Amino acid sequence: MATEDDVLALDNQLCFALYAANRAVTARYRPLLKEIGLTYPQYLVMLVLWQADQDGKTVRVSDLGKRLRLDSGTLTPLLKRLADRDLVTRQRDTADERVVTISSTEKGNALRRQAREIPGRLLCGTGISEQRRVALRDELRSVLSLLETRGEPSGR
Amino acid sequence: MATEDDVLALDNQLCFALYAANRAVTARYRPLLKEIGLTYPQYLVMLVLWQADQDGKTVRVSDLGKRLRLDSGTLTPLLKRLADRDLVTRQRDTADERVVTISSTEKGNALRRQAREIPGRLLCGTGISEQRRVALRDELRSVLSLLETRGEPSGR
DNA sequence: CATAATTATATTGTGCACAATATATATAAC
DNA sequence: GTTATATATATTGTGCACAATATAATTATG
Repeated sequence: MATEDDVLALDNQLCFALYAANRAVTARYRPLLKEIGLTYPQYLVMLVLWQADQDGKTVRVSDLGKRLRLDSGTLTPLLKRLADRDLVTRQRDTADERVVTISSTEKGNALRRQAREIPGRLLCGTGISEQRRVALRDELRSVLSLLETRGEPSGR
Repeated sequence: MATEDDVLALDNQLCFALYAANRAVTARYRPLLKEIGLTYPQYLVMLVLWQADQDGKTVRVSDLGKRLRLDSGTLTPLLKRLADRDLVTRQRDTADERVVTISSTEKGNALRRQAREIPGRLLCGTGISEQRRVALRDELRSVLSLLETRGEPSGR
């Protein structure tokens, strides 16, 4: 028998499914990333830096922010921790002193080879097919795009 | 031209799509929840408590942990903040003194009526249909279930 | 019933997220 | 060129997440 408050039932909500699935995936990453000494957000930053290194592009803090949807309050301390471990360099631009350019070091690039094993190992043994993974990823990307382009939630 | 490191391309990864979509959804919740003075994790806790209240069930800290996949390190301070604001009560069980039972107060229940408006407002204006929302939710629930039942990531 | 093992919650410490604000530099308007 | 505005990063403070450990109470074992 449906009650008036079914709209508030936890299991009916997209948001909780998303929240729980996201944490389950990052929890699954955690032991794999620990092998190369990275947290999950640090791993995402290194993915961007590795790709930029490959493409011969430079990456500013604001580029990381746009790509990962993170602000300086998150990135600045995270990047300092990576710099403390010599995985990245932080260099203030001489032409425009507001800008800080981030690069992966040799040591940071050395992790890339090990990291390549990780995506394949992640869903291994879960019975989630590549087709299903790609379909879910694309649907999430599409939803993200709609959420980001369609302005504020209405109702006011 | 595909490179060797496409497996590490940010946009190819399910995990990043999940991470970004989750944060976009909670960001969309934020202003709505602010109207009733809750953070997103606090809202999830209240959803569980409201549902239990309706069903005449009692909720222990460990029940919240199982349902929301959160541990006491997250829940204890969160529940204290809710208790400080008289939205919940924390009562140590007299029969088994290890147990703490959490209940929504009158004041906490009063928020439920306002909260019922929120799910409907959330995706409003995004062009995401109810059918699509339900399909994505169910796929995420299915993936979560597989991640939680299929043991550790292999590769060792 | 004494002791070991288990269970339930709490505490501490680290690392995100994000709002709000600060600081410094650069560009635009006059 | 001086002032106003915008841009880029940093800082501070709050609230999760989660690992590791602690504490206390319960149950199981001998």
